[in-house]
Amino acid sequence: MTDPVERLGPQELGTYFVLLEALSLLQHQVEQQVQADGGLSYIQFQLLGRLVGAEGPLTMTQLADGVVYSRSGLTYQAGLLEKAGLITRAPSPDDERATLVSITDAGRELFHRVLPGHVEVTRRMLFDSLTADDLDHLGDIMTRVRDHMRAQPPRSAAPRKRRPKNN
Amino acid sequence: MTDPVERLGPQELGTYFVLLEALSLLQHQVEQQVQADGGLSYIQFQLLGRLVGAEGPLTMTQLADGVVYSRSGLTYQAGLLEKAGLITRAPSPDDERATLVSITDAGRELFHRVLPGHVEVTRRMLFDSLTADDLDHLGDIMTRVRDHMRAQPPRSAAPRKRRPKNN
DNA sequence: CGGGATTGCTTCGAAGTCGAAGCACGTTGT
DNA sequence: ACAACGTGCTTCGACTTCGAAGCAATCCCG
Repeated sequence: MTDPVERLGPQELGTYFVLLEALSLLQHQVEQQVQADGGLSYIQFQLLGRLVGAEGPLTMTQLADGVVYSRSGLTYQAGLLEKAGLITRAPSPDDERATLVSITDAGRELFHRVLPGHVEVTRRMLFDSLTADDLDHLGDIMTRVRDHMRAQPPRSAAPRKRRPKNN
Repeated sequence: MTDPVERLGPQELGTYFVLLEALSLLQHQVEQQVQADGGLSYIQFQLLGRLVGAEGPLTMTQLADGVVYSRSGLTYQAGLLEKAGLITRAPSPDDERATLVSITDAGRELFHRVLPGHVEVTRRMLFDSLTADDLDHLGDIMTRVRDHMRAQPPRSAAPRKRRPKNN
């Protein structure tokens, strides 16, 4: 592809573009599957997965920390999940402000019904074209990238800090 | 208690999750920068970039092919870009159905004003934590993944999906 | 040629998303 | 104890997104 972009970044931009393109395709496929098998958006699936993985109930804030998602959007999605009987919300006994979110049996059941297809799709889409060495390297790379990004303060500093840190 | 997660393999699942998480973070940062520097959504930036890279005008369909995006959404975004004077739309002389989209000088100028910051952000977010070998391997891996996904049968042929609801 | 299927795009309505503002509880300082 | 501020979540309004339906031009095939 003759791209004037190429002048500003050599191999890096190519990698970047193909990375984003691949991600878009993967996300799209995953979204389709999760919707078809469980009537869930991917966000909802992620939220259920997070609750399944957690020991007990989580606050809204803890829930949002795992998914890159706005607070108001989380409220909306939690409302949908609650109405569908997949989670429950109750005020925390320790802190009346906080809302504790718990997964119901139905939610757990649905998650485990959707997961196999999810795994199947990701394997077919992603892992079938990877060798064990690729997988190893990819995991290593992305872990470092993730940590690096998490450490980077955004250009516009955090709109709202969630913990009193030393600053 | 057969755990379907175990069948995929903990390493694969972990890689998958960290991949999605990292790319979510990257996308979020990129979105911020493009918005801050040019008042554009990432979709709009992509569309301009595609038009800049093209030799001449593109049809709406050609434009949509590069970006994973719905047709109606593209119509909407093209409307915004046109109203902002960044592109123009005109019926094709060859095919009266088709709409030819061209980038204006203002659009080209804006794109090139935003691009350096874009490159800078992606470099800082993504490539600073990668070695040359990482970059090489990552590009190779994702190219294969992308091609693999592109080759997969489209979602029109859904083999055996349980229907969540009657539609 | 002519009629139906196909293609390219837009319109429309429902739903999702986000940031800002609002509400309620908690914490701190006096 | 009270006021003032901070924190956790929800509500609100504006905007975006998507699929389905609609419209018009083109293609296909007799």
